[in-house]
Amino acid sequence: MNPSTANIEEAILSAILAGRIPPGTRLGEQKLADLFGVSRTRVREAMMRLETRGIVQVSARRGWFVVEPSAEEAREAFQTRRVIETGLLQTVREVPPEVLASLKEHVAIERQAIETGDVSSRACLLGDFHIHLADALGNRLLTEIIRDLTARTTLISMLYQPTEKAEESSHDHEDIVAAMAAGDLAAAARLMDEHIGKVEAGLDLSSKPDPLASLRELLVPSTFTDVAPSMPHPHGTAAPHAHHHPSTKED
Amino acid sequence: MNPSTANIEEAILSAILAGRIPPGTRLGEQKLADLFGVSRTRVREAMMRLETRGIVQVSARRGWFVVEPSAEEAREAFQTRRVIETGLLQTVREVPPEVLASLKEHVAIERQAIETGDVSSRACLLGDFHIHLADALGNRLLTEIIRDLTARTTLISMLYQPTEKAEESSHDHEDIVAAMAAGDLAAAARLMDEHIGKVEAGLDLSSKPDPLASLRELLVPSTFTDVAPSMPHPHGTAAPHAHHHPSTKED
DNA sequence: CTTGACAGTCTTGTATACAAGATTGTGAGC
DNA sequence: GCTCACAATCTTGTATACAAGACTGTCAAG
Repeated sequence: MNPSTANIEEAILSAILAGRIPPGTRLGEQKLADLFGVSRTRVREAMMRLETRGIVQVSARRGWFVVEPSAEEAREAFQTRRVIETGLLQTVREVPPEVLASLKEHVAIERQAIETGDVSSRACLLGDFHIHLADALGNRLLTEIIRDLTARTTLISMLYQPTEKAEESSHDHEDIVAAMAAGDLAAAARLMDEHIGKVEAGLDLSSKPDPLASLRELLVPSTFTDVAPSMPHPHGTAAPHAHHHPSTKED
Repeated sequence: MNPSTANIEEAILSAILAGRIPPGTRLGEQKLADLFGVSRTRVREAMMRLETRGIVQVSARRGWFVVEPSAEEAREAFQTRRVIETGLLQTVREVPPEVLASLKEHVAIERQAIETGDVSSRACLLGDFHIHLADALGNRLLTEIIRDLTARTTLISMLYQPTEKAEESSHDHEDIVAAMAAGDLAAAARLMDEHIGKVEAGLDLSSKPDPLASLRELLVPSTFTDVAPSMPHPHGTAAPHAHHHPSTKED
């Protein structure tokens, strides 16, 4: 079967959100075309769509890159999420019981993934909570918007090396749902505001985004960073230029 | 000079928002390409971008069409606007004086356009108020989102034959700014909610969107409808099929 | 006169070819 | 050894060619 433009778009997006393609990665049209078994045309279309969604950027005649939002843009993304998500909770009059049940179930799944230590799906699930919320309380249009915004902040979290407090986030989610269950939407909105604020505060936005993040991802597998505490790689310092791990080399 | 993809995108969008291209209009790639003096490729890119922004839609091998949102989608668009715009006003702590001044000036321009009877720019200005607000109080990302949403609701207004209460809308805007000036953001948010509600209520969402809107626009110039009250053309009736006005025929 | 099949035309979907610019590697000059 | 110019290579930007499907109009049959 031939992957359609939408398939390609979705495949790339989910790969990015799952952390398999870190911010700053170059995405060559030809390589992707070969990979998907189609011509550059379709890949280009998918990239174009992802560009309008704020996921990738094109640098003229250099290639497509996964966006690396600046600190300013990061703040904008979080502010926007605060505006919309608190707005949603404050607009809603009452929460149907099946929505509550569904949200509670989602939080339960979150906790389970955290306890199991399933790191890969963890980040996805935490973002999904907000999408789930928009879907249940709002409408498709709003959900789309929040999905793209969440994608953006997820990307930002990868870029600014957050203090990964998955457990705390999940707890926040639980509190928000509890407030909703109590019928106190205003409180839920306040909790949501604080929650997003905490996530943002957990980032080090004063630091420049690490321009070598993608290289490091490729060259320095997690086993290395875990094992070698003598090299805490502060953001701007030289990367290991000559060494490259053979098994991660791709071409 | 060669219009870039962004130029084409903007040109088409503004033509739509100015009402020169009504909802449901078919936009042929080749025609647009000839018009802009470029190849289909660039036009296609622009259309693709507009599609992800929810402005046009492609029907397989039939062509691109300016979207005609369903009643359901219309409600979603207005709900989304309510969520975001009230959310914005409630998130903001205080309004800088220069922002107030700028907004007041905008409202003044609105009133002037209404008094002058400048119909063409009127709708644009009324939508611009909300975009201006987002720009002044929020950030670029939020502004982009609201711009697209406003575009969508503007399109919806065209489609569902609103009771065009430009003066009332402008008055609402004035009230909102007044509440902001008084420092009562909660009141401003409430007024905004009511304002958007009024605009939505002014539409006849129970009626199916007129599938002949675009034809009528082309075949029955306003002079005709003004002169011939004997044909009030209720939404579903037969359109003049065999007759076509020679001067509006295009090929 | 109405209805249905069919061919012709038109329009998008997709691939490919070529042009233009960016990057990288090489070698000469100092 | 270091720097700068230049050529080779690679990648996107744009146009064009062709294929596939949708629509329209014609013509024959009833």
